[in-house]
Amino acid sequence: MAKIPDADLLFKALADPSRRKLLDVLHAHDGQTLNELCEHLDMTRQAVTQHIDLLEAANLVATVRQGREKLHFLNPVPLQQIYERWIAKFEKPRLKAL
Amino acid sequence: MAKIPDADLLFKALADPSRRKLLDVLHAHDGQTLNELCEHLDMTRQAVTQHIDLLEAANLVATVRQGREKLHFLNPVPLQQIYERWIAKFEKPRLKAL
DNA sequence: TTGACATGCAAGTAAATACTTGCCTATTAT
DNA sequence: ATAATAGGCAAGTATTTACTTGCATGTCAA
Repeated sequence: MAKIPDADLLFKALADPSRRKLLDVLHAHDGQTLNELCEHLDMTRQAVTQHIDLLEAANLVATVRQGREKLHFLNPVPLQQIYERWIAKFEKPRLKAL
Repeated sequence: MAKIPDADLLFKALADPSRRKLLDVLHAHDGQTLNELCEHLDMTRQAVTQHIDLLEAANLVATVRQGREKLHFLNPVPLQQIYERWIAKFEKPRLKAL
């Protein structure tokens, strides 16, 4: 049971186009149910669930069970962390404001 | 021969920890040869080459052949594009400066 | 010009990934 | 109560991925 680093879960979650699409779909309309999310992807509900599981593991999506429905919410914080660790660091040095 | 979108190559390239390590190693010291890069990873030279091929496909690394050596250079531009497309867009709305 | 060094190319393999099908459970509406 | 709805769980499969081993080629130094 080797611990998988956060960065790994995060980049793995982002590596699949269907999962990135789910992020876009949630960004357009947060709080959708599983079935609503399924309408945007050409695969079975179970496959979508598996993608969402990875997004949850990466902490990019949080869910709330409400009655028989499951609502999905976007969490942009891990994306910010990618920025700080992997993008700002690699920026070409900009001219410092004078 | 379906065309693979750039975003896909980019996120796939970033999905592997060895490849992200290569980016860090190059960031610390740009222009290293293949053998130099190999010293930082616990795998065969050929495996490292394969990782670098993916980084090149994603346009994150450019190479120059010099004599019998191959020099590797980091290109941060695609990371900026990730920021614009996938991070800025998802930022929690910030208070507008008044 | 011969040997050592730096890299390229190709085929094989084990594990991970992205699905599928099939069935089960919980909640709601009639 | 019953049926339809929303979702969970698990096992099977085809493809992709991350390596390996083995060998070939180009460059440089002695």
